Amino acid sequence: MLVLQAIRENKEAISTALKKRNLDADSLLSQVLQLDEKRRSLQTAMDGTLAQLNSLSKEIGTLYKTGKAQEANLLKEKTTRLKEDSKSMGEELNAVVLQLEEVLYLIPNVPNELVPAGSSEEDNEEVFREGDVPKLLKGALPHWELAKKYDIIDFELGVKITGAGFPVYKGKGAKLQRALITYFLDRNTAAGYTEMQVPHLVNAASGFGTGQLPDKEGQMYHVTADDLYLIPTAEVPVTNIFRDTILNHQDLPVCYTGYTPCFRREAGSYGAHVRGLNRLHQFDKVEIVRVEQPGNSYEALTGMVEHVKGILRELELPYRILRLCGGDLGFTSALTYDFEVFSTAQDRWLEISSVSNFETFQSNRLKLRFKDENGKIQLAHTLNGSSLALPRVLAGILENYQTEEGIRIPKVLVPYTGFDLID
RNA sequence: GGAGGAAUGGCAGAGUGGUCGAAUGCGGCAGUCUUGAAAACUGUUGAGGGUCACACCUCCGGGGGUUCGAAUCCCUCUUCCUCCGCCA
Repeated sequence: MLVLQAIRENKEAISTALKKRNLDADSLLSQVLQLDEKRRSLQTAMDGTLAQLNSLSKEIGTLYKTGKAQEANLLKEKTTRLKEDSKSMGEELNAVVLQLEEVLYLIPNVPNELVPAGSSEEDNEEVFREGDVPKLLKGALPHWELAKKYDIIDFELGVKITGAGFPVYKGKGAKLQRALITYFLDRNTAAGYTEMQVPHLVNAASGFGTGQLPDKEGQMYHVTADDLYLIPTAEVPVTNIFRDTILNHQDLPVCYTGYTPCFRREAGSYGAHVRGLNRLHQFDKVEIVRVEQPGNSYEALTGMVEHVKGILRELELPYRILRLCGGDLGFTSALTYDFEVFSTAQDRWLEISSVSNFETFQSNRLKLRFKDENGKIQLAHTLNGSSLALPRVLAGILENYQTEEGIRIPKVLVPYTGFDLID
């Protein structure tokens, strides 16, 4: 949620920046300002009435104490009208506050100046590329074929148990999956991130805190009996650790990492691009989350990008980094770098990480603040990134490391798997 | 699941109808003293709205009610604790 004060002060600049998202937000922003003005005038009027009421009450108290009950009773009559007024003003005020909030929810984050204009993923800007694309044998297979050939992932079994998009990992496949999780967590904690284990279900307040609600309501599994949501990413529970929190500037930056399964309904997805591990309803991911002082957040973003690079380098996977264009940028993000691994057998890029700076968009909603060096309270910046998402990394490894003998395991993972070949 | 008890500022903890945004202690911050630190002493120290700044308004787990007036009384929800039951 955008900061109201910022809209008041920079409406034009915000509107211009939002055009990069192909969004004409002028009327929304104007609505915000109108509702805000209405809110303030109602608030002022109600406050005045309440002030009168308060001082009358005090007078009545004093009169009773000094035995002037009759005078007190006279004053009491005056309060009736004021009470009615303040009540109706309060109701009107609440309605306006709700309306204001609803409009604010509709406005996405303001893109950073580095964000290129554009409408789709075609317009994303490649900013980095590294790693050699391996020469595969003739007849190299996509990962879903490899999974079957070596009996390490069973998609049909998942269909039987749950439905499409819930694969069963078997034997060395399961072990490799677990090895990756541990390896990622080890790399992240070595870089200073504290490992956290968090709930996999969250309440609605948490969903609103990080911005999944109301924007992506339909994309989350909702347990209606208890009004809880299955998390689509660890970002939600980890970032919400800091909901309604005021940190000290010495506490910053906060760097957390966590492994969780992620659940996404992916309503509306279909077709060849969702085959195998490419798109799942349940998948594993290791996430990194940072809370930063505003002045440091972009440096932190760069640090996170470098960190993920280091991991992919160790895994010896060919990858590229894209700076997302306005049209592809997530609702809550100000600047996002996507990492894509090249899947040689599918001859396409697969997104494996997304690293974003949300600036104050989440913290405003979360009420995540910190006390700066001067004792002033201000909103912190939040960032997060995948480090890394499992299925497509797994797909990349299976496809790029296939040989005649079987699938080789990246050297760095062998200590974790205990084997160096899937055959 | 059953029976009781509780929820107050960063923490502990007082406050059972008005002068309470809230005693006191700890912690934090600033200062005095000291070569420096500690100790001691002095001052200061919740959040939000509003204002140029004041004034003023709201908040004592959430919501509702009684009352001229609620941290305090009533209803309700949530959470936590104790005991019993069940259980990975």
